[in-house]
Amino acid sequence: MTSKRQSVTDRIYDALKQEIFDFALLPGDRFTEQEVAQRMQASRTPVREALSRLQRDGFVTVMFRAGWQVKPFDFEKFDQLYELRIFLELAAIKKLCEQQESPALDSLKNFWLVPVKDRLSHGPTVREQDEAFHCQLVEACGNEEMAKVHRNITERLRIIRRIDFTQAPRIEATYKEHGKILRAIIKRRTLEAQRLLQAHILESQAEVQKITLHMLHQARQT
Amino acid sequence: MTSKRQSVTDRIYDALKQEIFDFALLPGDRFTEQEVAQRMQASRTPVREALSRLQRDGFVTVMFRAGWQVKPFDFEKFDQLYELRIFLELAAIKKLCEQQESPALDSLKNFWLVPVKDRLSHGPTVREQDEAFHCQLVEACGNEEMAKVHRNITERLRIIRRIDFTQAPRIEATYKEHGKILRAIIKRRTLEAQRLLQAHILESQAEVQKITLHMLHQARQT
DNA sequence: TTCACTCATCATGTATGCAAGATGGTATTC
DNA sequence: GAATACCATCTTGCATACATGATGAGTGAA
Repeated sequence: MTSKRQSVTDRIYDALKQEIFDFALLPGDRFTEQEVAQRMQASRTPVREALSRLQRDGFVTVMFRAGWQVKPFDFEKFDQLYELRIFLELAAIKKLCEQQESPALDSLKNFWLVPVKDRLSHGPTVREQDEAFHCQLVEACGNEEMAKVHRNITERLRIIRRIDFTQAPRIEATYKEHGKILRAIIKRRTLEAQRLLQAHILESQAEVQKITLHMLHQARQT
Repeated sequence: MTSKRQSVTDRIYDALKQEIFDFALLPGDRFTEQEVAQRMQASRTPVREALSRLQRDGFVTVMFRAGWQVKPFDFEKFDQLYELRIFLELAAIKKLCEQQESPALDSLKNFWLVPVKDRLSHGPTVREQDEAFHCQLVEACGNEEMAKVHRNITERLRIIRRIDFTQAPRIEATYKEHGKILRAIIKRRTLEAQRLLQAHILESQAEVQKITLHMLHQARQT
């Protein structure tokens, strides 16, 4: 129903973002508006607008009269985003635990607090659901502005977080940790929930860093 | 030096934002791209781009083929922004207190930790400096992404925060409170600094709410 | 061989033209 | 008199044309 209102700009914006997520456009790649316009079967105007949004979102940069570039990997920036993400989610948990009721948590419970046999095992799907878990946690606390900032951070981290969830142990751990966090929130144990969540994110971050460094090391050797 | 690179779009973006801050464009006001283009002596293209940025920043909204509107006051949103701002600044203080050194704090000390006779008294100037205080606090902790989010929030709250700082007692209080916060940070008393800062912001928020409600009440009576 | 300069080419930034749809006023009907 | 339908006008969304400055290949001199 909302799709009717999708403009050409929106379509191109989504498509480009997806290409970046899918590594069809690699970090550091350079391209022109004309190229994108041809590929997307549109004129430069909506392409420019879409690129402008993506720039504001932190995915691409424009070089004055010299083309566009997919933002190169910047590990310091990723660390900052992880840190900010942790702050936001800790704040969200604090708010959640202070609330009397939080019906918004129900869908989370229904997905994550399930017996082992009902759990998913497909890596990419679990990554998607992991993202949803953290986003919904922030959304549930009722501060839409917080949720918006958090969503942007989540998207910007998606590129490297996909490296996680490639191995079964991490998937299993994710289920276990999410379960623990939810139960702590339900029991209104703020500090415990915060501690668990911080550990959960840091662990995932460490995993990603490890693999990323490995990839970098390999790349340098070639 | 950086001004050379200011495009027409940038100029219009800044000008429009300033007009919104100055209430030359009032919340709820509707206008067209053509109007702005004429006023700014430019074509619709850069106007559109500037408006698009302002929309993303949360200052205006576009109505499909029906003109633009300065975002009307939304007090619930302001509360959310205040809350988010507090979270960010508390996190910044935590980081600052954990750091060994923080030379970035020096300019803050030089401005706020001064004898009474050296203090400014001009309301608008102090408001500007108050904004700078909080922004620099976040910048000093070294997370640029955090600082960026915080800056956007600060700008969006500027419209209502200008109501504050109209009375001498609030200016005096601001000096006193900022001084206390800085001293607590210098002594690495994290919790005390956080408590002071939260109280400081909540007080300012309460003041703004009081005056705003008063204004609304008056507006309804006319 | 290497460095510097020139100029054609190309990419973005800006202006303008055109189309689809929203709006508001007027006329018509009940 | 009220409500509805229709039409002129207006506004944004998209396409295209033009201007300005960046880039890099090629040439000439040291």
